[in-house]
Amino acid sequence: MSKKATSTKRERDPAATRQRLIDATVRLMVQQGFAGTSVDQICKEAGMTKGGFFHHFENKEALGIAAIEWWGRMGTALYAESWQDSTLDPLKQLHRMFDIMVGFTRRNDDAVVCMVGMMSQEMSATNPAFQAACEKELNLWTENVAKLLTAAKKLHKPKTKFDPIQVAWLLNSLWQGSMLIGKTCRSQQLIRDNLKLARDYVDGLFQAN
Amino acid sequence: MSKKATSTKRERDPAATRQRLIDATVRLMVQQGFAGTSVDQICKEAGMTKGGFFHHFENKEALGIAAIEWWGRMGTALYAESWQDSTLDPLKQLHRMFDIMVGFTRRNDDAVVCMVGMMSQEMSATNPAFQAACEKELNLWTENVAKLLTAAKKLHKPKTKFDPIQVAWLLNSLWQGSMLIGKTCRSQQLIRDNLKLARDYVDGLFQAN
DNA sequence: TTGGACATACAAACCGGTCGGTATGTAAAG
DNA sequence: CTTTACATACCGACCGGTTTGTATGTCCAA
Repeated sequence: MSKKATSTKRERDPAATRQRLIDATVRLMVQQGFAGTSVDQICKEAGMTKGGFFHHFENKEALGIAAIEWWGRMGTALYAESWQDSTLDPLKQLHRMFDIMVGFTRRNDDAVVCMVGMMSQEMSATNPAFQAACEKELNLWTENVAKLLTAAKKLHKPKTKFDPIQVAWLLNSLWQGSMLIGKTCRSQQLIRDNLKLARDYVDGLFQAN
Repeated sequence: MSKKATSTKRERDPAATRQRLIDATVRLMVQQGFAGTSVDQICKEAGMTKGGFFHHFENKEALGIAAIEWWGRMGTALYAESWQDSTLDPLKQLHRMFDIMVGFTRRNDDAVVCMVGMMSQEMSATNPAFQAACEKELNLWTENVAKLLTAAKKLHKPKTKFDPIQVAWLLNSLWQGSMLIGKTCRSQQLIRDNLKLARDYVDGLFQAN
């Protein structure tokens, strides 16, 4: 209804323009952080002028929040294949998830970074809106993983007692920390090594059969 | 010879002034990041003027690097008790280290954040000097932990094969990621839960005796 | 022709960094 | 023991440029 765009030349497409701004923001902020990225720079990257920008977003902060939310949706879509295939053994679903994460480290087009992790570090101590937006995304990831761990617990006997939520937070922390260190030490292999150990750790929670 | 300072009143103490600037920088940047903290702000926090500031540091970047190095020295001093007590079983040394980390989460005066982790996220993708400074500190931590794991391997039979360096990087990543998430989710308990699981993980690498 | 989607021009604050100057300490010459 | 000469530590005004954000204009589609 609202989206037509049937004509060949669609000069004006506000939704696409908005998304172009978000894309540019993610691309730049993932490299330079929030404070290190200027609105001018974003506009230039998106092929847009300042007036246009402030037509779509109230201010820079609103754009940052939108970029975080977009990153969250992208992530959820990326993991969906593993999180939602309920025909699979939940432990196999977790394996699929690790495979996806390893795949994420292999996109050689750009660095292995998480927008949420970056904004968390830079902003969540001082900006409540960013803190809340990041927390929401981190919670979502953890909840999905915890759900799989809980399901796995019903199918496989755990070797020792463990709390799925705690383990999920552990995995989330490890994932974020791996990307942080992988970036600074310029090693994607380091991230993959960590993922391998994490996978073994998860397997080790359950009795082999 | 050059340092006397026997008199009671020492108005001029350049080394202390320099340190005051570094302290102020750490205090502010750990909250607001590098780009988010202005030189004026640092000067105000340190009770100093811009002119004085640029007498001590060539530019803002030099101060940032100095602050990272200072943080590294502080960390090494903090861990020294566990890392250097070679009379102890290396596995006990690792336990001591985890205790120190838990203690770090209990300093209720300010948040549980790592200057190196923050600068890593914000700067290492764009600023080679910051990247190198952060990488150095991360390497140092990992090497010390890897050394303990190697020593522990000689004293205790490992349950399965593992590479001490890989495990040390895993622990470093987990530690950094825990502080990142702990900050955003405003939970120091989460950090402690992760540390507990990490400790159990390390214990689980070796056969109980 | 009206309103949304952009561009242009501009404002006001703020940024890192410089500069001229001053206060203080040191050391050697007289 | 002064006096002179110089180095160090620090101050605060200032500069050019950049920042976010606004006010206004234009153009095209419905």
